[in-house]
Amino acid sequence: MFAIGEASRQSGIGIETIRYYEREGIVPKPERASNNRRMYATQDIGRLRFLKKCRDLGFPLADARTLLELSEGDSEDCQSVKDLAEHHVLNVREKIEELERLEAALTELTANCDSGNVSCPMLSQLRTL
Amino acid sequence: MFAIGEASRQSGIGIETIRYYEREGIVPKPERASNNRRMYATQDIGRLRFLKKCRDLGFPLADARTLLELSEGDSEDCQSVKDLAEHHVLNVREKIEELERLEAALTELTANCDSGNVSCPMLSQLRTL
DNA sequence: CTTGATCCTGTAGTGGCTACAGAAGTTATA
DNA sequence: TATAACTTCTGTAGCCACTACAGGATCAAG
Repeated sequence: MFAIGEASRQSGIGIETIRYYEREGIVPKPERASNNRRMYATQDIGRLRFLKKCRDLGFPLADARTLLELSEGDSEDCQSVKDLAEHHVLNVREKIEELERLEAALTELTANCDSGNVSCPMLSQLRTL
Repeated sequence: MFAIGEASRQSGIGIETIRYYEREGIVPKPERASNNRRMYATQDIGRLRFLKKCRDLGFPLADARTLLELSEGDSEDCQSVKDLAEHHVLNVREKIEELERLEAALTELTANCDSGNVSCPMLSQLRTL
């Protein structure tokens, strides 16, 4: 059994975040030692590591929670997992596209910006109707 | 002079957001009519439109504020504008790269997911150490 | 016995809005 | 003129997913 600091080190999730996950009911409340300190079993650490990976993959916390539940459920509902992940990947692609549009727009706006300019072309552009 | 609803329509910024910008000191407090309602001059609307464009380009609000100040300053400090924009575009590129890594990882994880699977390969992967 | 690390609870802050509640005023129609 | 519907006002709370305290208790090492 590990204290919260060790659980944090082993999972890569910050101490405050672990307590936050507990408050939010995303992980079950761990046992407490006689001194009231949280004690984490290997399985608890596994859950935290699982959540960490989901978050690193960009899943919203609610999705990470669902995935964890699916992972611990009786039947491995692969279809639900796939649906969740594909929905998420669509979001990711949308964000990529939007950022690429932004990048193009910004590059164009700054193209003619130079320290020698009397008036700034980017500001001019931002001021147009 | 326009009421806040009209200012919102002309700038594309929501009414609540306009009041928020005022609270935060991002735009100056507008005049008030005798009935205490905010009255926006054409110049005020111009500021809101400027901010809207900055936000649409993904600049953080603090940057948008700085750009607005640069735009209203005595000298058009084109170099500062350029620096801000280039720093922002670097951030955008970083985000794009991170999202592309996510996309690749997610695609790989879901590749072998099918409704016919007994155990879900994605969940297995998320459970590994 | 002291020092320093770790842990506890509870609360507040982050960014950038957004959504109320409840009151007051304005405008359009009957 | 009455009334309905719209707009605006202030103030507060919620969103996401943490993160950062404050102020106290406990623990391990020297």
